[in-house]
Amino acid sequence: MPPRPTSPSPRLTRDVILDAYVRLADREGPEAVSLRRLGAELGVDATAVYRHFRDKDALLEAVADRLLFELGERHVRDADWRADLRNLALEGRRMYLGHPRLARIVAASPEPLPSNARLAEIVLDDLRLGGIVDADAALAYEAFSTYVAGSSALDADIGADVSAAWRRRLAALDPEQYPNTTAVAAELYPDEDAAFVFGLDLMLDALAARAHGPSAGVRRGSHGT
Amino acid sequence: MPPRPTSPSPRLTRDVILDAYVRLADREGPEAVSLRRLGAELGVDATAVYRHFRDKDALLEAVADRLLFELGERHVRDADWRADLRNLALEGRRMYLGHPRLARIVAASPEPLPSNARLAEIVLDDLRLGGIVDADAALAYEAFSTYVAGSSALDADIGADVSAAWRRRLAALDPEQYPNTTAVAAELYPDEDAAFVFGLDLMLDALAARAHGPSAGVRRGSHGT
DNA sequence: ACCTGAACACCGTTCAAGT
DNA sequence: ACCTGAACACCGTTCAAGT
Repeated sequence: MPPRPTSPSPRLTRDVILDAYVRLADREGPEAVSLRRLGAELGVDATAVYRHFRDKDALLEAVADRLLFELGERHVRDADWRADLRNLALEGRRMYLGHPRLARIVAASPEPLPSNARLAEIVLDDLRLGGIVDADAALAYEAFSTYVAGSSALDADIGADVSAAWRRRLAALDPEQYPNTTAVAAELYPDEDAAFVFGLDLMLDALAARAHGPSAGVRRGSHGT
Repeated sequence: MPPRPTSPSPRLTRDVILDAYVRLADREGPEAVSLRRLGAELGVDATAVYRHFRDKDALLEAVADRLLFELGERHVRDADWRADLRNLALEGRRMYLGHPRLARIVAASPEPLPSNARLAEIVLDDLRLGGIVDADAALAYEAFSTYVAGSSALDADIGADVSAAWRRRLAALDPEQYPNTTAVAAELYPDEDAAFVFGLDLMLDALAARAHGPSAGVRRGSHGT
């Protein structure tokens, strides 16, 4: 008489639910996941999820925390602080392009998600390695993470063909009324990621310049042990 | 016998619908607007709106176009290209903080909204005044507008008290595991707009530096008539 | 020509009932 | 202790019917 039957079907569990969520979002798109479809994917009633998560936001927070955790695990630190931040931003962007709804969830979560704190630690380490003073490092971290999440979440909703349509439309404007737009139109929206990387590099350039910047006492060397 | 009765009640019209949308969003929050509530606000059946807009996205595009138009009307150009871009960004942020859903709509619209093109013209004019070469101006415009819209839309969902909660939580982390986060925590999330402005100034700093930058032929003076 | 209202196919969530 | 299933209060949208 074994105290528990070998394994009474997979048994619903937080991790099983998160697996199903990510699988469903990857397969049918992030907009397609509802609690009813999630239940169907799990072979379970839609409301069974409420036995494991308070509500849908709590579920999405757990999904976000898992994906941010995996992002941190995947990431390999680079000795160069700039390269490290750049890589991290691109990895974060890839995540948010696939799961744009999570940008809101991460930002609006009542408390910082545990894996988000780990990533903050890496970003702040890089910034301080770069010689950014603490008050600036805090602001730079916020600007950096909101740029990655916000712009990637927006870019995720852009259909593949609309960039070309926008470029065509802007090029066709009246050159009298829109001299700059028509002049530059050919260069607009060349590819999804180029503008993101351009903006990212602007931020990193300015941070590097500010590191040994005009104002104040340039704390160099020894930043923690 | 007048050919039309003096005015058969306000008569439903695209502008009347847009007025009601903005009024409702301002009064009860942008999440609260549904077609049913909009119908109630207008004293009309919910589905009457479909006689004037193809679907809800088309309605939201019209709302976004109107708000971007008003933003352009309100804006007074500054001779200093940097100051002009900064003001425009702050005005855009204010708009998106009040209407975060419109960020998606503007970005994902199948064609650029007319008022969005007007703003693009201003931004591109500033960038070229600043001496940014065209290929960079195009990328900078994209990065700039996605930063303003994306980060403001995210910030809009942050409850007033959560910043303090985040700061408290991050300060309370284990200093062994989170040396940088705990060191900087006191400076984090001081106020809603500070980080946005910091990131914005980073971009503008780097653009200014790039204007007469290291690479290539520094086209100076005469940038179009 | 324009608006109504029932209806359809969905949502997230609650709660009594089952086992 | 955990899952079910009916039910509630919503959505956006369609379409025949009204005037």
